[in-house]
Amino acid sequence: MRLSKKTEYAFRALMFAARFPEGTTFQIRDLAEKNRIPKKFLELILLELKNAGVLSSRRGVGGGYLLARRPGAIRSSEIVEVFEGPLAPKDRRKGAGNPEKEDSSPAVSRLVEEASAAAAGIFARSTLADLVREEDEATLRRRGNPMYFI
Amino acid sequence: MRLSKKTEYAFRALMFAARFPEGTTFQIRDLAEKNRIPKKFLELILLELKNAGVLSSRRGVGGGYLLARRPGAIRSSEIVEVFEGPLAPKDRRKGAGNPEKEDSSPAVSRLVEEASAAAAGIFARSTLADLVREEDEATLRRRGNPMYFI
DNA sequence: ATATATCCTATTATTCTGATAGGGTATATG
DNA sequence: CATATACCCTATCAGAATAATAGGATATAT
Repeated sequence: MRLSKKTEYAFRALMFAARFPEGTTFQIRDLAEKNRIPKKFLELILLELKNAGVLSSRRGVGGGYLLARRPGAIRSSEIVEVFEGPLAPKDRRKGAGNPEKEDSSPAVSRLVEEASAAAAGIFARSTLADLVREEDEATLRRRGNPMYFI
Repeated sequence: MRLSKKTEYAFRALMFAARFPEGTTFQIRDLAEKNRIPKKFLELILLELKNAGVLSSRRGVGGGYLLARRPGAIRSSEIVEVFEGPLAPKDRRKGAGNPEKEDSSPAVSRLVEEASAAAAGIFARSTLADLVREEDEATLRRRGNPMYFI
């Protein structure tokens, strides 16, 4: 399984956003420079995240982006689905879903849906807060500041 | 999650193959016509499946393809991996795997790997025999010949 | 010898992805 | 109210990946 650049950039952007105090904004330029992401490309991505209800924004001088919700309330599955499309087909009715499924065996379709659902479950159980926490812990460990878990 | 045409065609081809008595061959032309798959494209696919050890072949007059193993011994994961590449990264050592993973957050990489492993597990638990059986049962049910499960 | 059927390499067409371009719109500030 | 700032929006483009086609080479049963 592979994430598109857009999704990768989106995760980095949101983890960046999650490190700002709640309610304060950050600017595209700052994010783009610090993460070596093409600025104009990043604009499209943040706009999509905003339209998806993950980010909010303020325009004009002193404006910028900020998370629309707390990091613990943003599921990784949500982020992936903005750019990769629906992970698991919730609608099983005949005729629902992608229309070109017809020339595929129902058994194979079912198998793919089951695999998709399994992956979707993993993403759905992870939140932006989890990702940030995990990254922080990894950084601490690399600095020779080992953490012990019971 | 989406399978490429090659993988879809491969599944259909192998389910077709599984319906022949063990040891008997089928021809590309027959398979292509009955499943509306471009014949030349199908040749490439069967060749890949042969090189992957899933199919065997006999050349010349009266030749054709046949399964290299019994359908119950061919995992769906194997079929997917021939065309989509490795499903789950088995090697976790530093430097292993795709090299462009560097500009992605370790936490995100780990999450993706976990989701991949979940999907891979589903495919690995399914065999060609399972798919054929499921399709047969579905066909019977559609014919107004309902089957009852305890 | 010949017809059959797989084997192999190259090329083409189409679609998707990643990125760039250029301006439009809202807003804080002096 | 002019201006600088920073998001908003649409279009376009280059390259990669996918889907398919093309043309023969090779092996083999008869």
